[in-house]
Amino acid sequence: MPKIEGTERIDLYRIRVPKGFVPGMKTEGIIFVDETLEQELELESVRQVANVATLPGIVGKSLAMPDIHTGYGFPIGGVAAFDVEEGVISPGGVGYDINCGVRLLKSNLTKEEVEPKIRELIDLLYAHIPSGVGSTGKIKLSPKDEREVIKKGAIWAVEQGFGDAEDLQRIESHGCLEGADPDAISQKAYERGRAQQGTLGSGNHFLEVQYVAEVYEPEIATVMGLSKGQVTVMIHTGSRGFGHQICDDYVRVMLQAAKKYGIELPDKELACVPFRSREGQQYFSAMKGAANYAWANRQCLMHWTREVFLRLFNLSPKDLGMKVVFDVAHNIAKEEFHFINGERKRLIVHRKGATRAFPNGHPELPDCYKDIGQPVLIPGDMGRVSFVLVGLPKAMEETFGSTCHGAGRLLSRNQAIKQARGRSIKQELAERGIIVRSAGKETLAEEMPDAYKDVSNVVDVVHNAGIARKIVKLKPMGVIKG
DNA sequence: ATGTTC
Repeated sequence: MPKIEGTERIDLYRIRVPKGFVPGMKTEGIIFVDETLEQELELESVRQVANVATLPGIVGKSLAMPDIHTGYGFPIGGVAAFDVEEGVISPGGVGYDINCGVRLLKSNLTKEEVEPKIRELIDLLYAHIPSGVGSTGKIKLSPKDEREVIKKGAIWAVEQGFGDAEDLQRIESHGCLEGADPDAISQKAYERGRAQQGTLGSGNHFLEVQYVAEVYEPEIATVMGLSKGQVTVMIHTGSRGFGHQICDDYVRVMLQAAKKYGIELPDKELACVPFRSREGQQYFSAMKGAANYAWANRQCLMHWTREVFLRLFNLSPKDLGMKVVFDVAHNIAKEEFHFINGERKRLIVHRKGATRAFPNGHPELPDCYKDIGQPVLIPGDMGRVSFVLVGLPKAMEETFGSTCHGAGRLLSRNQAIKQARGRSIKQELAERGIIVRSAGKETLAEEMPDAYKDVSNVVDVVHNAGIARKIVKLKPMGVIKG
């Protein structure tokens, strides 16, 4: 019996949301879940998968990854591709935190070398990485800087002395989407973004010191510079209030414009316009600006992380060996080519809480990863584990080169706060050997491990379904939260 | 996620 009436199990790792689940579906939905994760499916998120299938110009199926949960209009964990000529673009298909994403750094340090200093390290990182709701940083963008960040992304940060040109090779899209238009962004977004470059933010954003706990594919891990016992740093943040404001602005624009273009919406939160329309192109070029802002943000935070490590461990940059493994976007829409029934088509692929997972040989991969495929970075919750995977050819066939992005929430923020009442999450994590420093009082409760699905189950589904392959498992040692 | 309800 399916958990959600009307869905059908296809095999061990996929269920179908058939046409007719909601009226007007142009294609079926596919959700990647095994029977365990199926028990955690929310009816509302399944309905969202179905709603997306009603939108004009959808190509292939409306997809969702095993970390699916209910989002704004589109489900989080959703992937939907639209024809650039006949299809739409939707801010809800990207999410409020445009280019929320993850960067992984490797180091030459071992777990044993870092352990005695972990408390000091976390304190120093906390002191040097601005975090928390509304946090502002050490960077104040001038009007000229703002436009440069929007146009250049991580390249801007490198030009300012944050990190090296070498870092850019190992960032999705090299940390810069071309075609960002500073004039498509509101004054209000500029105001919110001005002082937030180089800040972590709050919610599920974090900076975590980890070690490689398990290596599944030693040869591939070696290409990424990863081996057992080695210390890594994972940075999870996005475009802060800047991207949030851009999403807000364009949801409003598109609600009006959708009527004008005669688009029927089963849910207002699916507000969208034709990709080729004026409003569609404006949103896309503003979204690129926010994506670039986020890549600059992760570049700045990485630079300060390096500085803290260099000072505390008194090493030269060469000896520390803190290099980018990769940096991925989890919330973004991209123009990409995909083969549909043997025909090469230009599509606008929306990934919302989903990660690009291109296989080996893909032309968009940097030379260093051409042979192994794109590294996929999957953060778990604070108390458990995170994973590095690589994309596989099957992802190109089934999911427009995409996979999951994280553990996926089990409890809403309010439910989590309620369940954490009377407990000390900080203490519970300390007992598991994880040092936490947090800016916000309630953030730890909202983000406690129990609030999330087990990321290991999520990753096993995409691994077993053959769209991405597990390479290493990472365990947290210490974390700073917003 | 978010100047955590313009």
